[in-house]
Amino acid sequence: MAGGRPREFDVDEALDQAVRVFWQRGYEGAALSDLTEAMGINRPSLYAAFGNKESLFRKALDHYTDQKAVHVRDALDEPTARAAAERMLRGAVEVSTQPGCPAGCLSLQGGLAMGEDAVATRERLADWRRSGEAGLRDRFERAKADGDLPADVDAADLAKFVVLVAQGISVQAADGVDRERLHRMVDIALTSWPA
Amino acid sequence: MAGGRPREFDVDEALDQAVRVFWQRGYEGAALSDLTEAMGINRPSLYAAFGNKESLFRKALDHYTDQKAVHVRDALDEPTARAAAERMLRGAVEVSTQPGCPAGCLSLQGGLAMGEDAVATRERLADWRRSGEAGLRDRFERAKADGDLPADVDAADLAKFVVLVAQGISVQAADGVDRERLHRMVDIALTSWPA
DNA sequence: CAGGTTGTTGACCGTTCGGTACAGAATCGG
DNA sequence: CCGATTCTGTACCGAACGGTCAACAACCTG
Repeated sequence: MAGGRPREFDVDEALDQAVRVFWQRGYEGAALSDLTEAMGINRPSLYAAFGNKESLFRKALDHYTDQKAVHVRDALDEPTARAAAERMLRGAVEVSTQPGCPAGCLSLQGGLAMGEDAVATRERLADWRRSGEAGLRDRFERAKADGDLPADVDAADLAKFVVLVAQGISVQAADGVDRERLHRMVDIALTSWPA
Repeated sequence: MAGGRPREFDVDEALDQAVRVFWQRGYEGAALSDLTEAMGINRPSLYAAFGNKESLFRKALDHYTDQKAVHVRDALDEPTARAAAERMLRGAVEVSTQPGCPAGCLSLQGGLAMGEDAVATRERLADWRRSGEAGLRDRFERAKADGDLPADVDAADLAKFVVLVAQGISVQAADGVDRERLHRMVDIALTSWPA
């Protein structure tokens, strides 16, 4: 069938830059001119390849999930519930303080509160945050069945607490706290781990 | 000297509404038309009374500090360090889930990441968050001197951890978690309290 | 090389943004 | 009652926003 002029930019590299801009400026704070400049492409190229701004953010968030927030998935493979929690939290520290990336995590920097026209994006981010918690809760349920966690602990509460701490870490990182101090926060959080 | 036409609106009530709008929409997501509509005044009245948008946000944040975030100050008056921490966290839960107010707290809903032109406001919010931590740290230092806290605990780290949990609570509240569950999060966080 | 297809480019669209100018209305001191 | 002063309402400003049109360039198939 068809040929057509080949794309002059790499979609993944462009998404990398889009992630960076959204990460640093937030969804609403990231202007299209910021995005196109960072991605090194013109506006129509952006729209042809990624749709509109909301759709670009969706793709950037997926990209971020696969590339930066891998600890959210990988933590579930740890042999114990405690190791899973620790990997989750250490991963949050590392991602939130990665050199060359904006401080904090995209899921919070993207935006908690937004204008009326961005409600869908706000809800998408909230869902993203909740999804990490769901995986952890299932993992902790399994740990209870395995006897890895005491039967009287509430897996849902524990998962929520771990995610809550991870989010606190991201906020602190956004406010400029360095890696070592954040790892000490993880130490403190984990001292409450159920025996 | 002077007389002048009297103001037809109450400044504090207008600030109440401004706080609500910024709280729900964030600094950038709150359009001036949203603000004037909620405050029940016209644009020139807003500018005459509060200056520009950034200045209005500053005043709204002060208003919020005095009226909603009182637990941040009051916690320091508690007799023990642990009671201070608990009051801080319980207060965060209450404020973040207050009926009739947006979920979460203004210091995070206001915005973590912003566009280039709002850097000053972003930094102001970050300073606000840090200031609460500073008060708590001083309180914990005093507790160490009093023997209320063990000598080997790091007051700065402990204060940072408490604030970190409070911020996590606000994020969770923004994502729709209810009061009881958040109070259980406080329970978990406090099990790591130094003996 | 011709025709179809797809990407790039630059100029441009309507809308909304934060912020103001100006005229009228309400109060003061004299 | 009068001038000075301050607030209110409408209408408006330039700039920036997200999004698109139309001409051109680069590739495919035949």
